[in-house]
Amino acid sequence: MGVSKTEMFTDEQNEISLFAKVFGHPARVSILQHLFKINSCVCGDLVNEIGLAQPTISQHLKELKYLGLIKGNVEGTSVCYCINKENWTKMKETMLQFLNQDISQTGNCC
Amino acid sequence: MGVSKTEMFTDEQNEISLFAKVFGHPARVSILQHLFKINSCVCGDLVNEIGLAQPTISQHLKELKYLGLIKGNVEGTSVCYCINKENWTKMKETMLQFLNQDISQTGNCC
DNA sequence: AATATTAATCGTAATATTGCAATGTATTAA
DNA sequence: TTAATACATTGCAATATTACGATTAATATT
Repeated sequence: MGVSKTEMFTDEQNEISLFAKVFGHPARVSILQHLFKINSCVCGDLVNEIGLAQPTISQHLKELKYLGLIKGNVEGTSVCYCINKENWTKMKETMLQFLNQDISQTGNCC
Repeated sequence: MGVSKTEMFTDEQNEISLFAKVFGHPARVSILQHLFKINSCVCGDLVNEIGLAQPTISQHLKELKYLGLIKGNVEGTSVCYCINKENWTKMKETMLQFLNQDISQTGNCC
């Protein structure tokens, strides 16, 4: 049906999948890497940096903002985006816990 | 158009987003957590463990297998799935590099 | 061989995602 | 005030994803 049955999973599982989903598009990965790289806020040139149309970038930014991973400040006619450090750190902890599951005793029969 | 323009992104960005996408569904997160937890192969009880129909689980397993994160061995009438340690470790390195980007000097203007 | 068991595949419906042209909105510049 | 700039929102088309009933394929049991 195209809709995930979130009610049958734990909050943690749903949280992990929500974060992962937002990283599940190269444009959003690219946006985040750019925000990290320039070490300050970016004000508008994301559309030039990445090759997608302005409404498309705007939509991707909206999703990143909705999950709290970036902040956006209006500055005149432009909007300044940057990483939300605090939330990024929280997200990272959640994802690391998932990625760092103990692999040592796993899968010895395949 | 519902199709990602992967050609405008780097291989790394596409790789990250592909891994992230497969984690972008709570059922697949749940499957992986279960495979880690039981410290051995699971042979079909994933359908009981998680509450989705057998074809649905089978489809999720297929995606995890396609990305190389799990292995499946036929054992009689059942199939034994487990984490592919080597590929999991590789994937983890890629994802950690993305998640661990230097946050210290980022976003001081928002 | 006939039947049971397990899991993959097919087909389909419902919903979500992606991308962009067109338009709207807010601020600045002239 | 008018025009320009920067970005958000709307609306839509194309495609992808999710879920599952029905079926198929493969092996095991009788």
